[in-house]
Amino acid sequence: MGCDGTDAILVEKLRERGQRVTSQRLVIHRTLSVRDRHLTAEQVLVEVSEGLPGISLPTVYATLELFEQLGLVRRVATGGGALLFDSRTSPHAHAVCRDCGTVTDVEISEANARALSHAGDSDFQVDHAEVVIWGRCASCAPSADN
Amino acid sequence: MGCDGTDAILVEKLRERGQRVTSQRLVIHRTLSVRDRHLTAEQVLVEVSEGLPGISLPTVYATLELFEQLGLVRRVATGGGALLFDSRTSPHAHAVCRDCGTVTDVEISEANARALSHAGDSDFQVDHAEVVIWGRCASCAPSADN
DNA sequence: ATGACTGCAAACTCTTTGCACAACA
DNA sequence: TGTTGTGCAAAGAGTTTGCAGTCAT
Repeated sequence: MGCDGTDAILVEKLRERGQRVTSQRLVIHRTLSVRDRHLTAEQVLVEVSEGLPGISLPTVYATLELFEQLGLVRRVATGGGALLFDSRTSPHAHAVCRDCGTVTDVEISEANARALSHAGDSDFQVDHAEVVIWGRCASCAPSADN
Repeated sequence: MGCDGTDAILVEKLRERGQRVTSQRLVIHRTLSVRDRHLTAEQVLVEVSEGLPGISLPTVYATLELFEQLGLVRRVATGGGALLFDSRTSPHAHAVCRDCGTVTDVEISEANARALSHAGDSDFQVDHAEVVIWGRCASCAPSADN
């Protein structure tokens, strides 16, 4: 999880495609790697601004789109406001609380993930299955502990 | 699938909640029922305008939100532009083509649907699991038949 | 040196809100 | 008749685009 190792991955991918290694790209990548979580573009901007003041939102968007093409990040559309950008690319679902809007990672079984990747198998070439679960989180659930 | 039967369901649900039966609500509901498919708010507006000229987009949005609360419609966020409103509420996934953007229904197994409803079972009260599958449709797939 | 990348500003799309009029109950 | 619902217009949120200057290569 050190910056150097993380950087190396990005640098290699950029070199492969003849794209430039900029401080913006490095800092955004480090931020995403350290916080292994889903963030909005605005949240990325705020976090990254600490290490790189003056960075702009369009640059954040452009960089995140680039990272998505490089397979370093996934877009998650919850429909509730802003898109999320998730640096965890291994299979998992996202649980969104209807009340507080909090988004948490949910593990899904290997079998389940595999099944989703083969859904509509014949004529659709599946790339990635995104699962968003709607409901109420522990803090907002009406019954039980609250 | 007749209009009368479809209307009855809506009317009953509205009455239960003391809400009014308006021509806008009836026509939107009929349109959604006949076209058992996912539509954007704009598409709903266009289709509904044929039978009810002068209807406005804010009304379409308000009505679709109401229908979602009544359990007649589901929001589907693909992240690619506009939200989709789906009148099919039984479990199924949506396959989105990265190239042409076409969205098609994908059947998912009973077991799979059940598993998703129990994901993160302990502290999260699951309401509905939404599955969006990204990839390439038959027409846009690079290999094979194209 | 040269071309890609960034920051700024503004445009754009989609969705929601405020308010006056219309219409269901 | 009293609200609720509708239409209009405008605001709001999130994302993208155009362009001039900067910086990696």
